Amino acid sequence: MLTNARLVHQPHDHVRSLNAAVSRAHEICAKSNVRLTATREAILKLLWQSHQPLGAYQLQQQLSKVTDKPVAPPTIYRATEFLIDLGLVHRIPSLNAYIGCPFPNSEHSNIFLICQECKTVAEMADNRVNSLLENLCDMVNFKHKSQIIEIVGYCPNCEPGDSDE
Amino acid sequence: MLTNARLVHQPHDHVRSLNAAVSRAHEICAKSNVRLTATREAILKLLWQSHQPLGAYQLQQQLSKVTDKPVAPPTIYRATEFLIDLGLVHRIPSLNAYIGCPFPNSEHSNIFLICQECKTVAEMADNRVNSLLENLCDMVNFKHKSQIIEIVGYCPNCEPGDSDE
DNA sequence: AAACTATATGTTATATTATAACATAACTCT
DNA sequence: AGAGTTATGTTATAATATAACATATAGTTT
Repeated sequence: MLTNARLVHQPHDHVRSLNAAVSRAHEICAKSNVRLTATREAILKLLWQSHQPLGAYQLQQQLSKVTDKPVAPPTIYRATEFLIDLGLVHRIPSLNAYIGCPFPNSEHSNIFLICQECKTVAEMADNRVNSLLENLCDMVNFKHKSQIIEIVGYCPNCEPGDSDE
Repeated sequence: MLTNARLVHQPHDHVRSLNAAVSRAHEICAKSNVRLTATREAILKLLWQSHQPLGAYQLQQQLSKVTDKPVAPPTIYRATEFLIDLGLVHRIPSLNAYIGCPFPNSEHSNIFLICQECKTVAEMADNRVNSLLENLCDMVNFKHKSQIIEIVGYCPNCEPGDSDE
């Protein structure tokens, strides 16, 4: 099992690993012969710095603040699409929002733990889940191409009923 | 394992089981002391008759046609929310669309098989998936409340590359 | 049955999320 | 430098979803 759950749910130093991660992102892009441009990198950083998923218009605001220039929605949607295609970012459909992928090279189970209290999202990967789902698909003769698993509940820091339910 | 995959992916008689299903829906509502009103029933029927998920505005159009009256979006969103709360309908977040639940009483794995070619959606339930995900959540101390699993690929009737990819 | 209460629907307006279409700019390769 | 490709800027608009308030209907009590 692979997860960033402990990282997400515990205090830690965000900045330290960010540069290394960005370097790796550049490598990944180089391998695919695509460019991690300034806009794309900025958005990737914003997402990696936030454990809460960010919506397109939140990203728009934040990017605009960072660059001190107006930013239009297509800029955001293009960049996120690019980053998603590379596996550097995920979109959480039920939230209409994006998060940075903590382990972009690994096999993807795309399991997301969404805390309904504090809105943080952690990611997990687990081969048993993948093979079980593959098997189920085989049984009904469905060709499995991709998957996303959203689990909603409470992270270790939050208790059911802390505020809403 | 529980699935409607064969049903969804093979020709069959839609109308025959519809009335029985609606009766069961009424029973379920009675148990919860809530009302399956005309609007709600109409939308439930529309969803049960379609193996393709329907968006809110598709439902709006279809309901308007059925009732021969104008229908506004809130009508749809209210009814779908009601039906979802009862477990009679699911929302597929990545599609912004709704489908009728084929086995509303059973335990829910909320596994959806989405064919990217013909857009049909089948549902599966499997206890092993549920317990595996529960276990993973326990390991990272996350309180599992609900889940949804979207699997995208090709149903038995469609081949990769039939049109787009 | 009338009055009361809770639930459901109608209606209007608007918020939020996402994309189309076309113009301009920036990189890449020769 | 020039041609071709890739990326961005810009404007407009499409698609999805909700807020707020008015009206109506169903169910309950007197």
